[in-house]
Order: sequence, then C-alpha cells, then structure tokens
Amino acid sequence: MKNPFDNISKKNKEKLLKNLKSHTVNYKNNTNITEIITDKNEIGIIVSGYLQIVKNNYNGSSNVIDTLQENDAFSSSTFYIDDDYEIIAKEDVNIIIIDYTELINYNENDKVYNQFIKNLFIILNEKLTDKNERIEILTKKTIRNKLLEYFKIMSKKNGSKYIYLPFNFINLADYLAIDRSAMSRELKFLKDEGFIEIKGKRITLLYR
Amino acid sequence: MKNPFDNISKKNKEKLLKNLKSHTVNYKNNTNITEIITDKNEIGIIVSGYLQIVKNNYNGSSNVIDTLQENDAFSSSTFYIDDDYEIIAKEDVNIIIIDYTELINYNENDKVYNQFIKNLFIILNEKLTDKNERIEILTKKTIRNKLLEYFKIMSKKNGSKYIYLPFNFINLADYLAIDRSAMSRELKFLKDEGFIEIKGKRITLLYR
DNA sequence: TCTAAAATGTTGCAAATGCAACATTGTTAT
DNA sequence: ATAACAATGTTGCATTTGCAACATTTTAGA
Repeated sequence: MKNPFDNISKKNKEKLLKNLKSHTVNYKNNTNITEIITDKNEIGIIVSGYLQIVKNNYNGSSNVIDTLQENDAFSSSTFYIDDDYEIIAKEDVNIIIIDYTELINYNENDKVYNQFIKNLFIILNEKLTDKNERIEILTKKTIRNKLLEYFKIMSKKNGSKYIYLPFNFINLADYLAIDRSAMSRELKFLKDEGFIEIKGKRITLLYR
Repeated sequence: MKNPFDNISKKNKEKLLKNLKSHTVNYKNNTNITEIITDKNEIGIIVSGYLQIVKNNYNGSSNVIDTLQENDAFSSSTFYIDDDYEIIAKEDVNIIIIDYTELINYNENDKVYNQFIKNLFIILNEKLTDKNERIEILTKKTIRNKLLEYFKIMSKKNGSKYIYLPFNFINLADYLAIDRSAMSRELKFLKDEGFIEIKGKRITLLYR
C-alpha cells in the first residue's frame, strides 16, 4: 500500500499538515476508539501504533478482521462500522486527522499539496479495487461459488495455480461472510471432488 | 456525482487531455464492449451516450444492474466484471480513455492537471463510500438482516423513516445479492410483523 | 518439553434460501 | 381501450446454510 506522504519531504509534510489545520490524536493501547473515529468527515493517517477492526460475535467471542498499520490512510466516513464492530487502538497509536472539507477546499496551487492529493487518489484507487473484488465474491450465492471466485481472483493475482491465504480460516470465513464450519465443510467437498488441495495456508487449484 | 472536469474550462480540458495522451473511443448503440473495457489499466470518462451493466441469468433472462451516465468516470481495472455480466454501449457512446500510468506519471505542476486529480479523488471517495455500504449489507447473513441494514443506511441518508427505493425490486434483489422471490417473501414477513409499510417504491419504517 | 489456548475439522439438525412455477398487478405502445 | 409485456406477489420443495457442540490438530508461551 502506498504511503500518503510519498515524494514529500519531512519538512514539507509538517508545513502541509499545518496548512491543512490537521491535528494529531493519541490513544493508549487497547482503547476502544470506535465512537471517536467513525461518522466524522475526516481523513486519518496512522503515524505510529496500529488499529484493529474487531468483530464481536453473538456468542461472546471476537476476532480481528482487519489491521490498519503505520502510514495507512483511512476516511472515517467511509469506514463503515456498525454495532458488531469495534476499532481498537494498539501500542499507543498516533493518528493525524485532517478535516475532509478543509482538505478539499484548500486552494493554493501548492506542489506539496498536489502531490498529497495525488497520493491519496492512488491509495483510494487501490482500495476501490479491493472493495470491488470483495463485492464480486460476496454477490455469489453459494459458499462454493464464493470460494471459487475467491480462488480465481487470488490465482489471477499470483499468476499461479497456488494460492497463499493471507489470513487464517476464521478470517477467510469472515471475509467471505460465511459460517466457518460451513466453509470448512465445503472445502472438504472441494477436496474430495478433486478440485483443490490444501496444505496449511497453501491451496492448489487442480482445475483448468 | 461529481463531474471529473469540474472547475476546468473547455479549453483547458482539451489541452489536458492532449497532454495526457488520451484518446476517445466510439461504440454504436447496443454494442457489447465488455472485452474492450475491462482488464485494462485505464480511466474512462463518458462524454455522451451511456453504458449499461447487464447481468445475464442462468435461465436466459437478463437485467440492467447499473447505468453509467454522461460524465461518469470509471477505472476499467476496478470495474469488476465476470462471465455473468456484460457492458453494453447505448446511444452511440463516446468515451475518453486515459492510460492510468500516464495519468499518474504526468509530472508537470499544471494547475488544470491538479484540479483534475483532485476531482477524481473526490469521485473515488464517493464511490468508496458506496462500496463500503454495500459490503456492510452483503456481509449480513440473512435476507432479513440485509434488508434491515439497507433500510438503516437509506433512512440515515434521508434523515427520515421513509425510504424511496432508487430502483425496482428486481434490482434491489440484485443489489442485495439475494433471490427476488425470497426477498419478496421476507418483505411480506416484515410487513406482517409490523416493521414496515410498502407503497410502491416508498417504504416506511415503523420501528424506532 | 509440556501445557494451555487457539485454530481447524466434523457432524446433526433446524432454519433459511434458491429455484421453479404460476398468479396477479402495473405499464406502455398502438 | 386493450393487448403484450414487465414487474411484483405467492408458494411448495429440495438444497444449502448457520449454528451448536464437540474432536482433533497446531501454535505459542512458560
């Protein structure tokens, strides 16, 4: 993922942030910052520490479905979070906050600013690709078709019949929005029918 | 939706497009341009005419799930299209094509160019919001919860308990990625249980 | 190395859903 | 006005899925 301050010197970065009237916020490790972050028209950029998006399940268990690392940028308004999710600050996180309206209405023809917007444009484009892929998967109606679509996309990315899962099966099930045990069952069927082979996090596609 | 050429004069637009080595393509009414459009690293902007994203169902029927109008911008690589979908040109469509790499690597500190990137940034941000909303809905596991999440989002947008469906029920079912008749059944249950009222395309939320 | 916790695998069962088929209502062009 | 078509409503049924509960395997920490 691209860094929002690519091609911007440290000095220029400070100046820009000042011009954009940005401010930084700090949260201690394990603070729940869901309320503070969402539903504002702001851009956030993580300076240090990280954020976890945690999903709370009905039965009391919970699992991390996403992690926002250093230099990750996020738009708090597009950060769709409902009652089942929480955003947790990790390692005394530091976040730069920029008001979206301020960002858009800043009208100097400032080289640094323009570079910054361009970087954000590239980042959003990457994010949009990811979201589109996920939607393509989620719109499949059966677990099998969701899995196959996921495999197709991953294999295309790798240019290979091997897929290396970027997360564990619990998180894969969350990504596909299906029940983990039902997914496990379907994976077994796919194995039995000779479509795939699974070794740890490596899946081999045995068809076409 | 924002126009990608907002705050750019006609003259400057022409100059910019030339600098970016863009070209235009034309397709006659009802041409299937799926192959031509997808899987390229390009930005497209519709000048005249429009595009329809058509979904073909297994049983031979098909329906329009999205329409891209004049001034709509799209990134052909993020335009996720698989075998079930087609992109159809309507009304002898005219599209400006800009190579993405060219766009990103154009390094003049050109006021018009910077404005253009900023406009595209804003457009992507809007699109990202929409995609996030849809993902939030699609990750709900039951038809009922998908509907309720959709209602919640729409009602929040309107700031009202009234929802005016922006499409018909066939397309709503497609948007929610559920079977239309099953959706119809669930809507009936919601009506019977006193949660909602439906009059044509207006849905009234009777809870909270 | 051993142990506790986490992840993964398995299965029965009830509930939800897709699909098909058809009825009813609404829309549009002539 | 009415015919043809499109959209919406309805229902039975087989399939798929979520959920629960538990077994087995893997991982990580002491």
